Amino acid sequence: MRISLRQLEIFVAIAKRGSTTAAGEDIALSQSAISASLAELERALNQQLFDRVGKRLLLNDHGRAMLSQAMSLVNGAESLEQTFLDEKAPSMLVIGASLTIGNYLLPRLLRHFWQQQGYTLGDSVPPLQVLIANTADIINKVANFEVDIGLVEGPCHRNDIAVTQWLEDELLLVAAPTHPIVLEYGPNLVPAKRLEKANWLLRESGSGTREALERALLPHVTQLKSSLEFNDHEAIKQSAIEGLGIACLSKLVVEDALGVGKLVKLNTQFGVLSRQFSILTHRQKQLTSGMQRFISHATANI
DNA sequence: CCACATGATTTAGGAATGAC
DNA sequence: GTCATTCCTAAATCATGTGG
Repeated sequence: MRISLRQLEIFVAIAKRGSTTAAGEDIALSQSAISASLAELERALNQQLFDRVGKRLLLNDHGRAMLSQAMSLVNGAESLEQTFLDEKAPSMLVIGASLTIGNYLLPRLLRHFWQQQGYTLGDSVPPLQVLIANTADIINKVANFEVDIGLVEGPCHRNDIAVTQWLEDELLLVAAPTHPIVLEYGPNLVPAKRLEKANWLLRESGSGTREALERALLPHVTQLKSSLEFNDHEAIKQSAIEGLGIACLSKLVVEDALGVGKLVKLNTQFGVLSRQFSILTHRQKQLTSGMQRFISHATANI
């Protein structure tokens, strides 16, 4: 074999950070050592992996083709190392979750998971890191091996990621009881034309909730007028409660506010808006026993 | 255009290691 | 102990971007 894992590790670091200097900071090597290692790897492969454009290193076709496999090999080596280095302490599971799931579903899921495994809650649970971001970001983190498992609320069409269909989530259109649409229509069906005139409180693009809403409504409603856009649905929910507009949020997010009458559900001709939650793993990632336990618990217990 | 900053590459050489 | 090899650093050099 002419290439080493160390060279692949350095190659991945350069690809991720975009420069030899930054890669050197990441893996505690001098910039020069990074440069030499990359040169040696390219020499061994007889191919350039980056285009040199000015002072910049830009991943080229060969580099892109190699990156995913290199990340997989480096990740596999790291988990193998972890197994032997730290046999007694379980390795840290990293879960990436989109906002609705991370805030409203994951805490309950983790409680069941740990209780079922016999841990004393709040006292002795195994190490676990949760990263919360929107669906598009979580997909990228799974693809880059930054998280072990992704729990997302939007679709994922990447070939390198395995998608397990998980739960059906219901999306509700809600507004404050004092909102003109509620006063006008109450429990009756709100026509599409009226929805076009209303001001919407929307999530940013890249969010699963936003994508599901657009997919469901845009065939019937020409545009969603929005003056307020948020990257967090708690802010949307509170804004809706304050009467700032109509929101489309997961039932998980608004059921408490609906229960106490702070928000009212709007009925439309579109029927139930639903979307699929999914569990994502990288196809080339080695599934550890911890990952397998978590996934089978998640798929069996909700 | 020029001076400066930044970043990649090259070069010289040190430390660790293994074969003999 | 000596030599070769590998992996690394520090410093010098080269190339390019940027601001005045």
